[in-house]
Amino acid sequence: MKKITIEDVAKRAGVSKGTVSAVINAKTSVRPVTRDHILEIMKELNFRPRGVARNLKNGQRDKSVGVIIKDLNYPFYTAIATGVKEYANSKGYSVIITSSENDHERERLFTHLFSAKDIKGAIIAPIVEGAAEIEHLFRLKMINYPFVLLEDVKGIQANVVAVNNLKAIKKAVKYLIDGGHTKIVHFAGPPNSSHTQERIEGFRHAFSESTLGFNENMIVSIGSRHEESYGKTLEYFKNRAREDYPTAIVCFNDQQALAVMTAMQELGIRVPDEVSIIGNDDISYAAIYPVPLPTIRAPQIEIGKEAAEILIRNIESSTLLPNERVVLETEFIVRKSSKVLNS
Amino acid sequence: MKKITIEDVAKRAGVSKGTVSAVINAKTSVRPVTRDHILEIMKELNFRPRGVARNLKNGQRDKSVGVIIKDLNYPFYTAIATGVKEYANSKGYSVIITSSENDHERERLFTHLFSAKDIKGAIIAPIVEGAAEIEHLFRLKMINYPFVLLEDVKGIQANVVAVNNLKAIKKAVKYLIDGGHTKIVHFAGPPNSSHTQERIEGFRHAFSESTLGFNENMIVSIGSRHEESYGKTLEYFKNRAREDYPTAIVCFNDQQALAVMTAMQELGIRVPDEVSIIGNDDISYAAIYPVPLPTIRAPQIEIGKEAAEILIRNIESSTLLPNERVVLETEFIVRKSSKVLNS
DNA sequence: CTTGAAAATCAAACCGTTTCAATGACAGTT
DNA sequence: AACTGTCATTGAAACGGTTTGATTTTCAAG
Repeated sequence: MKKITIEDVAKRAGVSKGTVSAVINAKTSVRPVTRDHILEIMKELNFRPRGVARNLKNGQRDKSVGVIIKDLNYPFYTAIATGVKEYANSKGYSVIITSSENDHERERLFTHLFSAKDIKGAIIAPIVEGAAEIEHLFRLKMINYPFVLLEDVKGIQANVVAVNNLKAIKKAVKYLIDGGHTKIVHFAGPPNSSHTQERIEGFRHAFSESTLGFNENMIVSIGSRHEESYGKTLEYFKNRAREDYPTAIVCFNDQQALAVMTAMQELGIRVPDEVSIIGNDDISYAAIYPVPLPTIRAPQIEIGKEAAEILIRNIESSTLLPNERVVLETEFIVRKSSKVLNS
Repeated sequence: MKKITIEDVAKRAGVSKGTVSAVINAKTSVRPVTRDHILEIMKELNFRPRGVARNLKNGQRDKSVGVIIKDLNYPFYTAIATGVKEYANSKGYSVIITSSENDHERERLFTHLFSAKDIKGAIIAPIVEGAAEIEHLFRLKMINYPFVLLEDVKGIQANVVAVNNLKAIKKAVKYLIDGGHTKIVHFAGPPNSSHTQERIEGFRHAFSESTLGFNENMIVSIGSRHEESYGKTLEYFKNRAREDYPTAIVCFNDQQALAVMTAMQELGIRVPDEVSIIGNDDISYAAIYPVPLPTIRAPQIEIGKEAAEILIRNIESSTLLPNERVVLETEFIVRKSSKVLNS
């Protein structure tokens, strides 16, 4: 049950390693009869050449970078990955994508995998919730492995490309307040997500800068998984009189917003006539939604490109470069599910 | 500008390679002062250990499989990848994902990359359009590299996990015909996609088995990119009198169906009262759509799991296994955008 | 100081390929 | 028969780390 090497094949075929190697690499210098014989032996022994050994001898020929996202099925992340691809491909790099699914252990594993496989660098959407687990990032720094984070991680000095989430929410709230809304609530995301905290913070700030008072009831925990958000939204509205409905909801993200809209349609609440809804992220599926969803657009493609650019600059530098930090601004996208009341 | 190796570091630091190696691997046997000195030199030289060399000596410790999909931003594919992950992870394998974006060259590149990096096997959604380019698949076979295709590729004998697309469409059409629809059309996908052909074929078959006549006007090329499908749908309806509207549309896939629905809403055509729409794939975003979309569900998670199971069986076998071929059945999901007319 | 065990470091072997100069075999030429 | 040239094949070195048993250093105790 031991591993088959090129030597086993050579021995069995009665030729030298060099000849087998020539067959594997489709060199023309091998006599057809020899070639066929060797191929047969390879099949027989189920020989799988170890690419790693070839790489060692040849030096890396291929250039590739890795991306670690947190949710493979959320378009926000795949859009970022797409941005990474666009830039990286233009520079001759292949891009491979992995998803931690919010599992610290998997994130750690992938950083390991990347360096072990000589993927040249990584762009990481780090899990920042809960107890900080950052030894794997320290290890990357130790081996001078180039990487870029898509979010700040406490205790780590690194390249970061991030979005100004705080300001984003403030823009949205300001838009609503300027539009005459007074009964505004925030449907918050998963309790232990860093984004949830950031957005609650932004929401609070926006009110502290306005004439409207803030109170804790304006923050409602709704989650972002579809069923959960849908259910909690139903519950929220069923538990209050029509006259107590908010006139506008600032959602955690578009995924949640879509669930909220579905629930409200179920309840017969008209969007945006009765209640305005504002999303966050501007995922592609929000744009094609038949009920248009105004949203706070994070420049996903840009994020990816920017991160890739920094990463590749680091990969290609022979000296250790100082860390960079880029904060991208959001854009408020007006669509028809929010309403200007006093116009 | 040559590559820095562990030897350069050792020389510069005045120690042996072994000691540097011990530092990299966080062995405790190194004196702090030595350790710090070496770390400093590593930084100074920007030394990046080649993971490949380590792997060669140690043998692969990590188990990983790769997936090549065609579109990173289409949930159908990420759902398949999710299925792969579920099974592979349960067997201790990491999963990395790449996307060919329908570019032959990139598909080829990725198969190369996987074998070069000792990714243990691959699940490939092959590009089958246009001139067959399959040398890279032949090469995989030559080196006994385990892989599973998600679609048949002419000229290649390999493991295949596929969906019965033909029967799927027939089910949908039958449902409509049984429901009393007579004016049914098919909005076909991108002209050179294999799925487009398959589905047109299924549509035609369904009619040949019914009492209704088929004619070429029942196939309308609408594409699947959002803007294109949206635009062509507008055009389609604007160019015909209301009494000539079909009563039901079988769409190429859900992405297209969503665009079609958006266009119809724009035109004020009620779905499903005036026109029923049926999608294909059952991507997650179809399920959360506020206008429910009946669809032909491809068991995406199952596809991924099945493919992963076959792949890992092949990876772990010391002998070459015979090819397997699995065809999964679709399920017709009834939702409210299609209507039973004669009930 | 010595001494001796423990701790730190070293040097060489090793992992599985590719490369390439050297060799062998053989047909054609003189 | 000797020579030349071509083509197929060989065998050893090389790639850049890790491992390991041997060797040196360190330092507390005598």
